[in-house]
Amino acid sequence: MWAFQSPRTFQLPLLPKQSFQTPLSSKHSSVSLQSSNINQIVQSLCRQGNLKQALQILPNEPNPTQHTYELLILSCSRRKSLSDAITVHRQIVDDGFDQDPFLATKLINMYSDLDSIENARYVFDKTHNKTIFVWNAIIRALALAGQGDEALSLYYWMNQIGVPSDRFTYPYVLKACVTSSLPVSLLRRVQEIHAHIVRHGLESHVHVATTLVDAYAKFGCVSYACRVFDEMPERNVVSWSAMIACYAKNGRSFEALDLFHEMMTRTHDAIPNSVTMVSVLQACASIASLGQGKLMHGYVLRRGLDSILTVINALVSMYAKCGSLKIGRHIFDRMGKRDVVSWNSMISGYGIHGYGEEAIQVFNQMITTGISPNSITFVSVLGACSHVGLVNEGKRLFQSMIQEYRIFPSAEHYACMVDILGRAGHLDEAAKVVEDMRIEPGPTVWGSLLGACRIHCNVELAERACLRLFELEPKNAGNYVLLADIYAEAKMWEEMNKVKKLLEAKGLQKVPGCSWIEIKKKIYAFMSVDELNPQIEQLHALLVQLSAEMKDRGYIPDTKVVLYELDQTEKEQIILGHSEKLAVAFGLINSNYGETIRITKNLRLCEDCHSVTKFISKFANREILVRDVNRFHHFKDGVCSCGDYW
DNA sequence: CCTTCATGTA
Repeated sequence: MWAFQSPRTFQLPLLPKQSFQTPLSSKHSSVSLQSSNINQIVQSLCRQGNLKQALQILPNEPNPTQHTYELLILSCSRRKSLSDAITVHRQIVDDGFDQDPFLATKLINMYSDLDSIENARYVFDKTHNKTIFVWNAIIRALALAGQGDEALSLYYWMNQIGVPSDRFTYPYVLKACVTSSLPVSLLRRVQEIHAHIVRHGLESHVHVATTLVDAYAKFGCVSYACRVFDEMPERNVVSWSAMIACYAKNGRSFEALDLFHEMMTRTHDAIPNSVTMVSVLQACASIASLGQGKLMHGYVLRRGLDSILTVINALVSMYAKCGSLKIGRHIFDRMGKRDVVSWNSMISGYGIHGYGEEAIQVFNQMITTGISPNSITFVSVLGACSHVGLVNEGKRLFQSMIQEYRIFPSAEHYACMVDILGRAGHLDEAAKVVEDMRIEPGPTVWGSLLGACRIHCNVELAERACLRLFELEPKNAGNYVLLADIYAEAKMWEEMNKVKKLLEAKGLQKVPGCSWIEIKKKIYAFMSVDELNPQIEQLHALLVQLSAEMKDRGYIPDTKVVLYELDQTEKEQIILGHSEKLAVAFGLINSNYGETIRITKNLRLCEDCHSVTKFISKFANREILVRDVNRFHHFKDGVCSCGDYW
C-alpha cells in the first residue's frame, strides 16, 4: 500500500529582488500616464508578444489587475524566459496578489512550462487558499516533470484533507503512475486510481477514460485497456489512437490494424489524424506487411498528412522494416526537413538490411549536416556494425560516442558492443566489456553474450551468463532454450536434459516459431505444426521433393536444433516442417514467377532453414526476402546477403 | 486547466 508522506517544502528558489533599470522604475513616479491606460497598454503589449516593454511599463501602474498579470504570465510561458517569469512573479508578490488562487494556478503552469518545477512547487506551498485548480496544476506540473511519486503523494494528501478531485485531476494522476519510480506494483496503483475514478463517477469521461486506456497500455495490460475502451460511451480520435497505440506497442499489430479499420468504417466522428497514423504504420512495420503499409501510405496522402514529420519518419521506418529499403530511402531523400529521428530511422534501416558501411556513411552525413546524434543513433549504428562484423568501426564509434559526443553508454550500448565482439568470435573481449561496465549489466547485455556463446558454442561462458539471466529474467524461456541448444551442440546431453526439465518445472514454454507471408494483400501465417492450412499436404510434398533434390546436391539436414531424443529421420521431418520452410513453399506455389517472396519470422532463422532457403533461391530461381527477429536475409542465386554471418 | 504518436539493442 501507498505510505502517506507529508509533502516536502522547498526553500525559496526565487532570485533576489531585482531593481528595474528603466527610468520608469518606480510605480510612484510622476509619469503622466493614466493608471487605467497603463493596464491596457501592458495587456496589449503582452498580446503583441512584447514582454520586455510590458515589464518596463508595469511598475507605473498603481493598480494592476488580475487580468494584466495573467497576460504577463502567459507571455513568459510563450517566450520561454525564466528570468522574466521571476520578475513577473516578484511583482505579483510585491503587489500583494500572490494569494490569488487564480494567479497561483497560472504561475504554477508557467513554471511548469519553463521546466522550473522547484518554483512551481514554491508557489504551491505558499498559496494558502489551495483551490482544486491549484491542486490540479501542481499535480500536472510534477507528473510532467517526471516526478510521479511526488505528484501521487500530493494526490493522496488532497484526498486525506478532503479536497474532492475532479475530471481534470485524473489524467495527470494517471500520468504520474506511469512516471513513478516507486518499487511498488505500479499496476496495482493504476487499478487503485481506477477505483477512485469509478467512485467519483468519472469513468465515462472521455479524457479520463482515454488516459486510463493509456496507463494500462503503458503497463502492458492490454485486456484492461480494452475493457475501459469498450465501455466508453463516447470516444474521440484520441481515444481511438490510444487504443490502437496500445495494441501496436504491445506486440498485437493485427488487432491494431483491425481496430483502425473499425475506426474507419464504424464511426463518423473520429477521423484518423497524424498520431493515429504513426501507430498504424508502426503496426504495419512490426508485422512487415508491405501491402498494408502501402495502403496506409495511400491513406496518409489522401488525408494530407504527408507533410508531418512524425508521419514521414514513421513511413521511412515502416518501408525499411517491410523490406523496401529503396522506397524508404526515396522518401528520406525527398524530406524537406529531417530531425534526429529521421536520420536514426535511415541508419537502422541500412543496419537491418545488412548494409553496415552504408549505415556508417549515413551517420557521417548526419554529422556533416549538423544534426547531433543521440543515444539511439549510436544504438542504431552500432547495431549495424554488429550485423556485418565491423568490429574496429564499432569500437571506434563507441569511443567517439563517449569522448566526442559525451553520451554516457547505456546498457543497450554495451549490449551492442558485446554483440559486435562476441559474434565476431572475440568472446573473451566481450566478457571483459561486461566486467568493465560502469553500470549494472542488465538482461540485454547478458543476453547478447549468451547469443554469442550460442554461435561459437562456448559452454563455460554461457553458463556464467545464464546464472545471471535466470535470476534477472526468470520467465524468459528463450534463455533456457539457448543454453539447451549450446549443450546439445557440445553433445552434453545430461546437462541439456537438466535445462529442459528446469524449463518444464517452471511451466515455461518455448516460444513457438511462426512465419508469415503476404500474398495479394492477405497475410498467411504458418506454425510448425499446422494442419489448418488447406494446402498443407501440398506444401509438405513440395518440401520433401525439394529436400530430396537438395540431398542429391550435397545438402545435409542440420538437425541440431531438435532437442528431443529422436532418430535422424524423425528429426529431419521436424525441421522440414519448420514454419519458415512452409511459408517459402507456400510462396513458391502461390506467387508469380519473378516476384520476390517476402517472409517474416518471429524468431531467429535456424541454420537449416537458412541453408535450405539459399538452395531454393537458386533451384527455383527466385529472390526470397526473409525478415527474422533481428534483420533481413536477402536470398538470391544460392547466396544470402548476410554472408552467413548473422 | 485534462487525453493519443515517431528512431534502437537482446
